[in-house]
Amino acid sequence: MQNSTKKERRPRGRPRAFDPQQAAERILATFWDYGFAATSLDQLVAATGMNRPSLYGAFGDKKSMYRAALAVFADAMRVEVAAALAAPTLAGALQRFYRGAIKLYLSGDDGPRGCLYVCTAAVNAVHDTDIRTDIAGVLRDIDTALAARIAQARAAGEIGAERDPAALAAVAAAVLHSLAVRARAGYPRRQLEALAATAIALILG
Amino acid sequence: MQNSTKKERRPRGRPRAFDPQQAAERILATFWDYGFAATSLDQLVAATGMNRPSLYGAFGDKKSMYRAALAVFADAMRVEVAAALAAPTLAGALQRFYRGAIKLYLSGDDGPRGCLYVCTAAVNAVHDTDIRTDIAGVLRDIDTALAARIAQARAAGEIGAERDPAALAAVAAAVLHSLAVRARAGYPRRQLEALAATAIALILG
DNA sequence: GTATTTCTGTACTATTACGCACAAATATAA
DNA sequence: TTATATTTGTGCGTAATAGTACAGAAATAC
Repeated sequence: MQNSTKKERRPRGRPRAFDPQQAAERILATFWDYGFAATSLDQLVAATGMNRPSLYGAFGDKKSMYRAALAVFADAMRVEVAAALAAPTLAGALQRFYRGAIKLYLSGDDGPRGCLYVCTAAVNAVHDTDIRTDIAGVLRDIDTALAARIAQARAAGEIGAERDPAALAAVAAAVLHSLAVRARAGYPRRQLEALAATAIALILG
Repeated sequence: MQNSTKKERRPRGRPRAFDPQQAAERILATFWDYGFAATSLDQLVAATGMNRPSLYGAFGDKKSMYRAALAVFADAMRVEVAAALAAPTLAGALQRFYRGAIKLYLSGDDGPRGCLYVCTAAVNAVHDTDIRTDIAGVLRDIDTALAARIAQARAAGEIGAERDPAALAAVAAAVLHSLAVRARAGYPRRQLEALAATAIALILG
């Protein structure tokens, strides 16, 4: 496990002229807007300011670059989701959860981008097993995190003991997926917020 | 308005050697699997059995072919949705609605394909205004159809008078969107059916 | 100071993609 | 039978794309 924060001895050759993490974020931003197939390496070169051999040396081929972008997105999302769901009440947790999602999905210089997984990676899921597995993994993580939070709320008496946390979590995640699609389709923020509010009300019962 | 069922006088030149409707369906099948950018014209040529100039003559450029596929998909979906929602009770209507969707989303020779709009067209929504509008139109149609059916159920006393049909419809559609994404991500049928059942229970209250 | 290692940057190659030109083919109209 | 209109099918042409070769640059190791 390499620790990038700890100061390491410099390796032997010429030092890199780019920050790998920042480069990955630029790559993410480009793929997020255009998707895998419609993003050219020239675009990635322009976005990162790197040259092609450096890109290939750092990330491998185009598909590896895409999966690196998926990983960056997923990591950031997991952190945000965990933070949101840590709110004391289930209502507050879901509010923060959806509020953060809507903010993320509406962001983008060229228009709302939705979710990298739902709105762009899904295209490749039919013929690319790796990416399909990546997507399924993230979806399951969200389902699981929500189910755990809802189970916690049920134990705390916030919702009825007869409610099924996993089932409610699937609906909560479904609304998240829909927010991603709707944001990218151009739905106004107000309608996204209304959908989130309805979902919260239904889940709380 | 041209009626393709009514027998028309043949036009003047050499007759077409292909059935435009069938060609559009083949094009749809290809785009559905691979998405817009990753589908090449050679693939469309192979899928339709047509040659390139005939394709261009019939449908225009690649983007027009894609939008034709979107239209075919949307028309078929509207018909199915209307039929499903025509069921006498709201519970039965939603059951048929989701059952049909799951069947559609799990279909595909190379694996489950989800929804053409949600899982493939969404990629292009950021930089292509036409496609973004196409998507938004279909999403709104679904929202509207569901809202009308739920309002009808409310008038019939199937759900409480205090429930908001438009809000419930948005959640019902959200679950549809999620079914599309999850199907394409490889979720098993049983989990899709469970999600649908949970959604129906929540909507009926 | 010299050798070694790694990255940079230019240029290139081989492939693929979209869209179209052009002539042959097949129908109707006169 | 001749003229006209439309489609078919082969084959291009230009452009873009993914990935790499190679020489020069910049660091450490000895």
